[in-house]
Amino acid sequence: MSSFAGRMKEYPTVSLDRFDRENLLSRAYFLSHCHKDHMKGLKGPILKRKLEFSRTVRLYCSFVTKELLLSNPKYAFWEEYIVPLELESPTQISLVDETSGEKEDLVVTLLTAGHCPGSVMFLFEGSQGNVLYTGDFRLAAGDASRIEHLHSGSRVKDIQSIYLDSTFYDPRFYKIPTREVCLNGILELVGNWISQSPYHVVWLNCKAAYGYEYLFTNLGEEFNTQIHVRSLAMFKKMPEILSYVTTDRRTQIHACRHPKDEEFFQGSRLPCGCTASDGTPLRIISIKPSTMWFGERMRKTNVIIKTGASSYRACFSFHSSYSELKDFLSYLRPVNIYPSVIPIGRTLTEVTQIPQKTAPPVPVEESLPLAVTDAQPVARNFVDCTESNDEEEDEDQQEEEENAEKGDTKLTKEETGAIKESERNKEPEKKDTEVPGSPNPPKWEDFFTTDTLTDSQNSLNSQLQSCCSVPSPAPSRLTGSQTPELFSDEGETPDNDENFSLTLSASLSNHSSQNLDSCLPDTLILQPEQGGREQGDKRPSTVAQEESNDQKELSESQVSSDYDIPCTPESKTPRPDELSQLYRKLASGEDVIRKRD
DNA sequence: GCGATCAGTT
DNA sequence: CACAACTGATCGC
Repeated sequence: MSSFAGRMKEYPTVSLDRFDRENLLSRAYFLSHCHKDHMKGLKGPILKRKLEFSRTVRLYCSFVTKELLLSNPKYAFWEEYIVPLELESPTQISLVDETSGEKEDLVVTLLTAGHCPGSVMFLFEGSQGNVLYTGDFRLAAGDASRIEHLHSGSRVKDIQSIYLDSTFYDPRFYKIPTREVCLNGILELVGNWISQSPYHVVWLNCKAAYGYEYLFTNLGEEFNTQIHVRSLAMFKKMPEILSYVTTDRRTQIHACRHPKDEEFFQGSRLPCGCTASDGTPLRIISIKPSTMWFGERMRKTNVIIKTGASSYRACFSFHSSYSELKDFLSYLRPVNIYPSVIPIGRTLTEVTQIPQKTAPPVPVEESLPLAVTDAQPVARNFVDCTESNDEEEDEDQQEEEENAEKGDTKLTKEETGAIKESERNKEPEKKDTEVPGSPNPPKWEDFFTTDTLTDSQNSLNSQLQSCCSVPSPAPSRLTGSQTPELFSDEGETPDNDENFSLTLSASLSNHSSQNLDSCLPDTLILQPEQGGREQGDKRPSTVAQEESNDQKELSESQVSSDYDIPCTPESKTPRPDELSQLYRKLASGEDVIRKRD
């Protein structure tokens, strides 16, 4: 959850994702996406009053964010003060002090953030340098090199500061399977279930938040159906989402919510109460999208885990993993990094010291960003910008900066040179001709790249087009589930099927390298493990069964990183892959026993 | 009565 | 397991 206080050091007269307290004085507002923790104060009466008296104060966001925001009546008063901006279109904004007339110009560019529909990062360019505010984001390794406006000609722009979504800025969250891999695991699971009979239905236990829409559109496309949701109002101008969701309960895929939906599910009912009209009990499985992370050197990464007779967890993340963040930062190499989220179980001080103290030793070319530009070598500063320091920010920030500089693992000049070389080698390829999104076939990530609305258009149709395609079409599994008479509204209690089992593997392939710099497109890996190294895992199944004893060890390893293992290595017999890891560590003189946090 | 905040839950 | 929102208790205006 964001604890960003709302303002950036470089441009303190604007506020982002916070609209209360000191932010009430700001000359312009920016909303990165429509999640509540980024909208604090946004419906405040004081702010409303201020707008009514102001001629220049506006809220800048993407077109999709504007739609989502205004679909909630509580924010309707913003309508005349919102200036939606296109993605990738630098826009000059005048920041005016309405009492003194003092003025400052700032150029802002919206960049896709991949977090939820309409989510963007803001790139600010002005007298105080280039500053990137990421909001919440999930970009894959290598994505930064494909963002045109982070470059100037063939080189990366100098970035003074990044205000970073540091949700997973912790080596515990080293790796999170890519969206494609997670999506395909879910498609697999859903397909295998609903193809069995029209009475086999799936309940997607999603949180009440934007961000699952691409799941709905991909499922809808793949299975030629619609997903039952509570309301369509927010999507009324987004036909590409709208066409895959419905309030009609007669569908096999549900993402509906009810205050007591878990209880419903235990009672073998969907949250919407839907049952088959002919009295045949529905066979329901629940799939709960949740974040799963993996250690740096972990090979096996099941994206679906069975948690009960008819319950599954499916890997799903709104935020970049540690390695994705590292890739992002080491590519942009900002002078300052301001974490905007304190990862669970950590303090701010810990976060600012993670690169120095907590990060596992990594090869030089993978090392953390060094804020060094060719012109001026500068020590990287990992500094606080969060709420708690709002009032006494200067002193505290100084302290943090000093701490950061004192970091005992601060890289030497020689090391920085090495990094610079390796970074140069991965300069963005053919940037001049490569405009994000255009020459390539539509990728489903484009779903988040949603702003291309022209003034005359009244719908967001075009923005969402080419956004909802399935990355790699699999054979369609039509189920005849569209028969309207099949379902009725009367409540019943069907039995759950316990005999269902999957046969495919959704794990990352063994051949997938650990090289996170690779820009190769993710292959869709839904195959059995090829000659796996892990003796204990002979089954080709996608699904790790949490309850099953012989699988227990495996599933535990999936939700904690190998840097978080509480016991010493010799307390149990290591598996062959663990052994080889240990040998590697020993050979490199690395500590093999890690202290627990 | 409304809204903000916090702790707990999902 | 760690997203983000909802719920309910409490407090203040």
